[in-house]
Formats: sequence, C-alpha cells, structure tokens
Amino acid sequence: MFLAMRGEVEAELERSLGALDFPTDDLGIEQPPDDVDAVLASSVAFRLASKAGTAPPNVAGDIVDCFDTARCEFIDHVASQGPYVNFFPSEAYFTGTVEAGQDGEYGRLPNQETSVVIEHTSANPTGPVHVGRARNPIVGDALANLLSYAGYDVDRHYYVNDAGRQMAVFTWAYETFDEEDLPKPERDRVEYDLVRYYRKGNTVLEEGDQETVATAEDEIQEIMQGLEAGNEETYERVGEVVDTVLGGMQDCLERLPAEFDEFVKETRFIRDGSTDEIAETLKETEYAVYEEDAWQLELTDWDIEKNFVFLRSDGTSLYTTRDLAHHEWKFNNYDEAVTVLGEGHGLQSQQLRAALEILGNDTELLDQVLYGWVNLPDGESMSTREGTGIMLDDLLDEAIARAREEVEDRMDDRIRNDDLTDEDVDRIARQLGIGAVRYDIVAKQPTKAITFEWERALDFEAQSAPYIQYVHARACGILSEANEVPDISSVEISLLDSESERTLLREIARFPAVVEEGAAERTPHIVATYTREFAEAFNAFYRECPVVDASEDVRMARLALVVAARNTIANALEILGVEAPESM
RNA sequence: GGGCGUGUAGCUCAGCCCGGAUAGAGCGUCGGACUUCUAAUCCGACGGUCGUGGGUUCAAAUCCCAUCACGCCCGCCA
Repeated sequence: MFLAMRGEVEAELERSLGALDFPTDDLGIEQPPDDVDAVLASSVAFRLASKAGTAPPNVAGDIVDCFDTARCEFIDHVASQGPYVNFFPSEAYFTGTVEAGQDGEYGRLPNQETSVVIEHTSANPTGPVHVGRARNPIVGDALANLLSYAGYDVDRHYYVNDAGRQMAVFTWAYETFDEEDLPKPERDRVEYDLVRYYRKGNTVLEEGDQETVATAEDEIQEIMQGLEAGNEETYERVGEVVDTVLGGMQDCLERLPAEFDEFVKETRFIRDGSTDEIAETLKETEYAVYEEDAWQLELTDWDIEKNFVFLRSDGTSLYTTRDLAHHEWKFNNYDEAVTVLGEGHGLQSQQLRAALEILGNDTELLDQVLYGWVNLPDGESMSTREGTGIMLDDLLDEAIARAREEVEDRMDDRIRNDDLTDEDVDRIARQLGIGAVRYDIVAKQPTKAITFEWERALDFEAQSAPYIQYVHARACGILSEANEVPDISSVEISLLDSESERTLLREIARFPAVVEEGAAERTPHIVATYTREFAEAFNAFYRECPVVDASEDVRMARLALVVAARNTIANALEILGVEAPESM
C-alpha cells in the first residue's frame, strides 16, 4: 500500500503545485521522523518560498489547501506542520495492507519482463571455500533473491576460471604427486583432498631445486598451450581436476545455501572462437595500439592511465580478454547483468567496462557490486595456496554447535511446555547458526572491510539473525495457539487502532517499497535493516496486544495482522537467505 | 605518485547516491519487567567536535574543494 500511497501523493502534489503555478520537477517527498504520525512528508515549501515571496510555512499551508484528498484512496488528510506538508494514511491504507499481507507471496513485485544474469562467487576452483570468499556467495545470493522478488527473471551464474595458470599448476601437481607424500586432508571431502596436491605443487615450484622446477614449468606450459590451442585431451585432463574440486565447493556453498543455475567455464569462450573474434575487432578500433609486440587499448578517455593489454606478444589471450567475450555473451542472452566481485578487481572491472563500450555495448546494463576484504585479526590474509584462513565449513560447523548449546541451555527454563524433539533441536541449531553467519555478513554495506572475529560472527544477541527469526517463531506460535484462520472479508481492520498495531501495519505496508529500492540500488543490506525495524514493531505489538485471549472481533483482526506480519518477515528472511523457523 | 573504497557513541554498524523536523540501532555499563500468545523479548539511564579544515545553501553526517588515517589496486597473473 505504501507504493500506492506514494503514487497518489506524487500525482496530487504535482497537480496542486501546478495549480499554484509552482514548478513540479521537485516534489521533495521524504519520510517524516518517527514522532510524526504521517506516512509521507514533503519539504518542497522550503524551495518554493523565495519564488512565492513568503515564508515556507505559508507555502506549506497553501499546498495543504489546494491538495484534494477526495482524489486519493489512501490519503486521509494532509496537514502542514511548520514548513512541512504531512500526508496521513486513510483507513483504506490499513485495510489494504492487511489484505495484501494475507498473500504468502506478499512483497513480490509485478513481473518486470526483464531478464538479469547475476554472476557471483566465481572463486577459482583451487580448494575449499574460506571465509574470505564467503562474502561473495552471501551477498550474491541475497541480491539474486532480491531481484527475483522485485519481478526480474534471474539466472545465477558461477564463472569458472578453468583456463589460467593456476589450473595448469593444479593439473600438473595432481598428476605428479603421490597421495602418500601428502598430509591428511582437513576434512573428508574432495576439495580438501585435492587441494593438498595444489599446495604441494606450489611449494615445489617455490622451493624446489632448479632442475625440478624447470621440468615442472615445461609440463605446466604444455598444459597451458594445449588449452589455448583447443587440444581436447588437455581439456579433459584439466576438466577432471576443475570439475572435482568445483563439486566439493558446491557442496560447501549449498550449506549457505547458495545455488547456481549455471557454471560457465572460461574455456568455453576460447573454444567457440569468440575470444579471437573480440581480439580481432578490438585491433580495428581507434583505441588499439601495438606496443612492445603486444596489442593494447589506450583508455585515457575513460580516465584509465594504464593500457589494457588484450593480446600477449605470443598472441595468446588474457583473462580479461576472455571475460569480454563472456560479457558479450551475457549481453546477447540477458537484458541486464550484475556481477558481485571483490574490491581487488576494481581496475580490471573499469577496463572491462571501457572495452565493452568500445565494442559497442551499453554498459549501463552492467552493474558491478564490489565488496571489501575479509581480514584475519592478526592482519594475515586468507589464501588457499598457502593454506591460511578460516574455512567456511568450519565456521558453519562452529556456528551450529554454538547455536545448539544455546538451544539446550534454554530448554531447561522454557515456560512453554512444547517438548522439542531431537530433530527440532537439530533443525533449530542449523537454522540459527547458519542464519547468524549469513545475516551478519549480508546486513553490512558490502564496501566495508570486515575483520573476522569468532565471537562477533557468532553473537546471537539482538541485531542478529536469531532476533529476527524469533519474531517469525512468535508469530507462528500465536497462529498455532489460536488454531483458526481469520476470514479476511469479515475482519474489522478498524479495530487495530492502538499505536503498536498501527506501527506494525505501517511496517508491513512498506515492505514492497523496500524490495523495490533494494533491487534498484542492488543493496540487499537495506532488507536486513528493514527486518530489524520490523522486528521492533512486532515485538511492541506482541507485548501490548494479546491475540488469542482477545474478544472475538479483536482476535480475528489481530490474527489477520499476525498472518500479514508472518508473511512479511518470512519473505524478508527468504530474500536474505536466512531460514524462518516456526519454533525456536 | 595515481585510481577506487572506508572513517558516525568505548566496540560493531544504519543513515550519505537523491541536503530538511531533536543524528538512529545493537553490544558493553547501570537500573527495571516473566503465574502471560515463547524473556533469544521488552522498558529506562549513561554515552556523539558525524576524521579534520574550508566552501555552497534558508538548511550539510549527506553536495563541492582541500587534507589526514586505514584498506585495496596500479603484471604481456587470475
């Protein structure tokens, strides 16, 4: 209803300003502070005062006089307060909110008829997923959920770097070393098994004697050239390693859960010739220069001082050249593209955009969401090759273990006698533990750097997932206790007239607007902020408004409100990728 | 040196793009509320030169300029 009301405010305010001979390009619509009872406000009177030759409050008064609420369904009245014009909701606003909230899909926006490909994670398939990489799937998955809720047709892609030197090193190491020379794997899963070869290979290359390293380099070069030349046998050898490791990483990511519609391999754009085509096209452009035997692009028009080399002196392509072919493929198959990537790729993503423009693409359709690094407290960085960092599996296991402890501690002093089964305890521990990890990461602006600390990551207090999840469990508790479904057509919404009920209704009403804004700005964290504010409103309602024991009419109205609240918080959590427990 | 990002309460963060009503939360500290639809909750108190200095504006945490601190990047690696 918020979106509908905002539409009415915009239309009628524009008409009013026009009638008063004021410009209508800036309506100054904003959210009033908490202690003002209006849903929307306008500060436009400030800017019109000098034109009108009078003080802002007078202008605000004129606007109020001209504003015709008879033309609006969701606006009850308009009032000026000093220089501000405040818009107050009608009974239909609240009735409409409760009705809309009965839908289990509440918050989902109309189909935008637009396809979006969101690429995220895309970690090199070299070993187990560590916490440093985990920010990407968590942000990426939430953003994909959010765009989907906003009515976009979303495909989730993982771009697999299977053509680089690291994969050649990995393949050589895997084929060279014996299992018995390696340490025990840290966990019984394929990527933990195979990463040992990769680490051993890198150690040998760094510390081995000259002859060993030279032999290894020859073999690595042979693999790389086989890939570039389109040699099928090489593809198979490398592919075995890539697919195996990736399979294990997928198992890990599914725990979050983060799943993908497609794993797009980099070699695909070598094999189908599109990388070569791109290179040939670029050579013909006015930005192309041939310097020091390599083809480059001068990007000074884009304020990038560094030349972008797209063909090496030996004529082979680079990662970004292949990524150009990848992105042209995206543009051919989707209306819009979003990529979630680490801040270390800033310059590269600028070069990519510039080159895509040179190739004639509309880069307005590409959004690159950058997220900051995850550091360890002692300043050490996380590296698969060096075997440093916290593994995501370990973090999730620890989170679940701590959540289980909490659940068990609380079992003893539960007032409610609802005997949780062992399965319930398992479920709750998993939902809360993983939810806490996800929420902690998705709730922050991605551009902020994070220092990983166990206690902080696993804090289950307020402003964490369990706080929000508890709201859902409470709502479900009321509904199961009441054990009846309100007939929405006969419910008296006007009975929901206390302050806490009205506040909760307003929170429910603006959920679709949060989805709209978050999707447009590609900022899933605002959904997390919303869930916190929503939880506060719900808890106030919970404290002040008994549902089950209320008189018949009030009970029905409140039950309808609780259904709407439950659907809202369940769907907001779904966007964040945090499970909504029915009991905890 | 250049580019990008970050800097808001002791700590962790919203708010900044798009200027507007007394700068908001949580943690921590202190003090309160469970015979109640689940206290993983709620209520109250304490806590702020919004990094710093200028500028624009009726109005600046928000826009502009400068500056400091921290992070990342500046490879014919990925």
